[in-house]
Amino acid sequence: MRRTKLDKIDRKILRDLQANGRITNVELAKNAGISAPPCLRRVRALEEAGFIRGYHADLDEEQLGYGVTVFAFVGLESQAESDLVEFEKRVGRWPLVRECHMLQGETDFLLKVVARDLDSYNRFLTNELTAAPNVSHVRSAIGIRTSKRDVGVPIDPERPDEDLD
Amino acid sequence: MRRTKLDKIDRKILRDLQANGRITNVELAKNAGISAPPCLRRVRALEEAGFIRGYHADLDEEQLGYGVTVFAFVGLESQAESDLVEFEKRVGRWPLVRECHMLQGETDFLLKVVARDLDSYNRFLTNELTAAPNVSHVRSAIGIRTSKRDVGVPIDPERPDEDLD
DNA sequence: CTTGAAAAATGGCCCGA
DNA sequence: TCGGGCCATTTTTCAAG
Repeated sequence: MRRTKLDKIDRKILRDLQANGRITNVELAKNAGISAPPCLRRVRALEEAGFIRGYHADLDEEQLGYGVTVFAFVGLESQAESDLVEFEKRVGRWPLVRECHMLQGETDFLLKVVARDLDSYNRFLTNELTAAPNVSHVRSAIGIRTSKRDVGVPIDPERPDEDLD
Repeated sequence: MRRTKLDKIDRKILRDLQANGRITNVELAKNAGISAPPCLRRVRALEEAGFIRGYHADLDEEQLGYGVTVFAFVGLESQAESDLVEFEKRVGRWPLVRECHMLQGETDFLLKVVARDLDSYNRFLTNELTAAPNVSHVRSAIGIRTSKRDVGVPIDPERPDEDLD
């Protein structure tokens, strides 16, 4: 947990790696204006410090047969912390659920679910999600299309910490 | 756009690249049980065919100063296709909005928004989102914590196309 | 930062089902 | 003919000076 402040070069590195996770270190270094070895050291340090959680190929769900994305809002009967964790553990074992966010307010969780088609989703919904212990109600919002799919956070290497909006 | 069916090796490659976007080609090849050159050819073909959209570093929003994730449900006044596209274009210009999904039903869009803090989000909400043309109403669901953050889709190299759900 | 050795990426070519 | 393996060259990685 090194909380050293990021400088402009670090932010450029992070931005480039976020935009292209397979960029070579030499190209990364060139863009950052330094030579390769110190650039690699910075990347390792950023990984070590937890700024970089990992690297992933971004796959086309549709082409892989997952034509349906559904956002499921789940309310629980009991919101005791142990029950919340219990539910989160169960969610972790469902491959179709890709993300699980706990929310403020009435609905407790937002799940992002992928499925091959609506039938497949409905089977998951009735057999797994609704059937799970402590689940009170589920509202499903079916995704029609996705127009923006940016990963992570906006990074402007030139603007350290102030924010316009 | 060759829609050749993926074989077991292709699925293994996709799974590995999704789990570790910076795996070396030789390691990828070893895992897939083939030698490096044909493995690289397969990767290039998968990229070319659109199965792989890209590669991205997965950054820690919190450590980068974006402590707040909000899901904003946006309803529009007019849902004429040209107005939907208009809104999507506007959304594309807001760096804080990372994802934009069009939904079935009453609320038209789900936006995933990151912000430095709630004040920052509220400024975005009032000055940008609510102020945008054609926006009828916005409901904000504040994220408390994220327990699952898997990327993409589940891939089981052994199981081609049937699905248990 | 620079150097240099080890590893990886990648194009060419041949081979077998 | 379509992939896969082997080989050689180039490029990158990464430890040491």
